[in-house]
Amino acid sequence: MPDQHSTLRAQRRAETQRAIQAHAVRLFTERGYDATTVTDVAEAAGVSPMTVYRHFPTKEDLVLIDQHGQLVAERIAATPATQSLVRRIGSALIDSATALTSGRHENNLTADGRFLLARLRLMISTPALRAKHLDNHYALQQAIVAAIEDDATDPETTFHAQAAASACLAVLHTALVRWAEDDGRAELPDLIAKALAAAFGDDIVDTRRDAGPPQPGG
Amino acid sequence: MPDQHSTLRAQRRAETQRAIQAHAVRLFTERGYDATTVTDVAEAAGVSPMTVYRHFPTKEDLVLIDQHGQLVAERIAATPATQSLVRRIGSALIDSATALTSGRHENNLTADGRFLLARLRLMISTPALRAKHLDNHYALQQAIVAAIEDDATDPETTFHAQAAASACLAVLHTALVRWAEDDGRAELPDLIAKALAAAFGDDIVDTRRDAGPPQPGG
DNA sequence: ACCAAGATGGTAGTAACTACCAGTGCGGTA
DNA sequence: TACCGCACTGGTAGTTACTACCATCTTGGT
Repeated sequence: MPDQHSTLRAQRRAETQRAIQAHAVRLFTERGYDATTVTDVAEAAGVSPMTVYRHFPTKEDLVLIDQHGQLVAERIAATPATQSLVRRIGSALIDSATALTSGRHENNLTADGRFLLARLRLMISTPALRAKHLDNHYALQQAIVAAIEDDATDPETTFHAQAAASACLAVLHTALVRWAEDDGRAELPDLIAKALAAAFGDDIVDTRRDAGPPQPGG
Repeated sequence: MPDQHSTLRAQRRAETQRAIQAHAVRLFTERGYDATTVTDVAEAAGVSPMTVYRHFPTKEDLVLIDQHGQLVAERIAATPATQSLVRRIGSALIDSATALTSGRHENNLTADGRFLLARLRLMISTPALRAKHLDNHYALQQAIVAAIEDDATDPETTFHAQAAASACLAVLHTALVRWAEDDGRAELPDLIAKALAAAFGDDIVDTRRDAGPPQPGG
């Protein structure tokens, strides 16, 4: 059990991991992703290349790894099943984005927010990162579908959930790109809501968090 | 101009390219993608590894390269601008799928159809291929947005188009996965239509090709 | 004090990919 | 018909991401 066995070990490990990723994102931003080798990152972080690979299986993971993904799936299961699929998923995405970008003062992002923005810019501009990031969204889609079904596994129902989840996550990606292009000045939840409305219709996104009439996709 | 300069040269080039891809897909299916090296593909096709890289920049392109993508974007511009975005894109996708899978007898796919199915299975099951395939969809999304705008470049309009296009292509991907899981027995256009209906509502897809009332996403 | 286990580092190897240069056959031209 | 340009192909050497396999050291519990 590497989870709880020792706090000191876990702390050290988490710290080196954080340091490696921070140096990696910094170097990738400064010199470019392809122009920076894993050895460069290792030297900057003061560890051996081996250690980098222990913490991050691939070079892409140096940018992509975070914990935000699984939070969304958990949030889905908590939404009322009376609403339509896109409404449930959409509101979960907006809530997650709200939690993620909270704690900002006026136009200034937090340190976490700036780090997220830097990673996002890399993900969008670097083909290899963009591809694997989209694939991560695909994995998240599977988790969302699993969270929705929970028990019943009718193939038709699964297909509906797949379609709704994939569409919602694609819309989320569009909003993330827009947010990054805007240098994080706009409110991410608002962008997601606007993108959802653009794709599914203005009536799909609720400004207040009370259940509205479910329409499509249910 | 390597396009029209010589028919014999172009024919030879196209033939070797086709042969390399055919051997690649066969070997990848038989032995697995990761277990097959580019050198293996080159030997099977009777050419040098260098030639393989000349025709296909990356190993992934051995599976991913085709010409279907750009056809969709062209089809979009031909749709009436009076309809909603998702309806325009959706019908273009369905039409493209119809053209792509036409010419089948009962339950038997054509040779092209079987080849497409084999490639699709690889794209779905192999992480590296899946990632780059999704990134290709992202590139196609940009082309679709460009085809929709055509002249006016209002940022807000672009954002709407991005959201709608990304959602539609994600739904398309879901339908393609389903089609591959079904071994190509189902009708691909029908699956796309069903997936679109699941995501955007039953009223978004027209069974007949006459303009209906535009609702969301316009 | 001692042992189990986790974290780190080193070495060697594979495979994708990239210049750089050389040979060969097709295509138009004198 | 002879000739030159050019596209296509092949070879060599090198870089880099990534993977075993093994040795070392530190940490946590007995």
